[in-house]
Amino acid sequence: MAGNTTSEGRPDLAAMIVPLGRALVAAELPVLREHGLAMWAYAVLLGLDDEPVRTQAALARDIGADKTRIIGVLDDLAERGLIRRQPDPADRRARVLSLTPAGRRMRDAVRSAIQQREERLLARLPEEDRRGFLNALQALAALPPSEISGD
Amino acid sequence: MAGNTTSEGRPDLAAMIVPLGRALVAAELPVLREHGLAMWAYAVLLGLDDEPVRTQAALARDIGADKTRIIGVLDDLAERGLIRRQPDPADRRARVLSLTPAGRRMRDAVRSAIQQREERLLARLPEEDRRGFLNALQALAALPPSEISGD
DNA sequence: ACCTATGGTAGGCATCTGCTTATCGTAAGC
DNA sequence: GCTTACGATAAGCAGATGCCTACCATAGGT
Repeated sequence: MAGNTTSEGRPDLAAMIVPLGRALVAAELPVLREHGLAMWAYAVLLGLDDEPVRTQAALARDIGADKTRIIGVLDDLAERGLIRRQPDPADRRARVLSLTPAGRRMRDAVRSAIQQREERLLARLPEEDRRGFLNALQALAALPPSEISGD
Repeated sequence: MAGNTTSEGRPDLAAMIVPLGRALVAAELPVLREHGLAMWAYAVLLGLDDEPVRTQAALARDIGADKTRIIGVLDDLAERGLIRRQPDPADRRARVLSLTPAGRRMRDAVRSAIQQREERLLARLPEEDRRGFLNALQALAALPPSEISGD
């Protein structure tokens, strides 16, 4: 790359990451459809990952969803027996969310199918890059969005 | 029940990358707004990066846009004197696209403002991770989407 | 010359997304 | 007890997006 007047010869992070994300999502969709899950439903299963309890608003915040929009998703998952939504005895406004055993199985099945595909992709990378990539990704993903946007 | 049937204890790539991308885009928006650019307009400026000529359909493919949807964006950019859209003497159907000097300046200004923010983020990473991250990212971003999705 | 493919453009549709408003029951502070 | 805040829910709006159809001018192969 020759004519780069800017600091380094790399494109914007977002310009690389967003299309990558799009492609990864596209790769997941067939897997999700096979299991009859929509993307947001899968995000919910991941968001409830083994952790004991929650409240719907907190779940929504965690997975970056709108609290009014996941209601239908939760309804569907509950109907299908993948999650439990029990009233919280301590706060009768709230519904405690948890995965059922079936939900856990579903999550594991889908996740391992997805990660299997991803491994094929990561296998293209040299060992050190792959390592740094995953480390950095986990570090950045752990940051609250505000730290990334409005530092 | 084995909690993690898969190799490592990492979340899905997409589950980390997509939110990261969202946050990075959110970080870019204020910068873009300051310069009066919409996201797709910026994508076009980046897509024309110094390269001499093109055709609108190819541009659209390159930046992952719909060819019928960038027309308005191109109209706008041309009106503002940021890009040139000349008929190709060799193929009178096509319009050769290029950045004007003003377009180049705009692109550079926005890009450096954006990358400056990104540097602050990358500074949080240990040197080796940062390196591997950027290497891997560039390698993956260079792959055609089909190689990522339907390996 | 003819047929087929491609580039640019317009128009439209179905969907998703972020956001807002309103309602209701309940918690918690005063 | 009253007021304010919060959780769950319903309903809806405005904008963006992917995708499709149609149309015309032109290229390119035969």
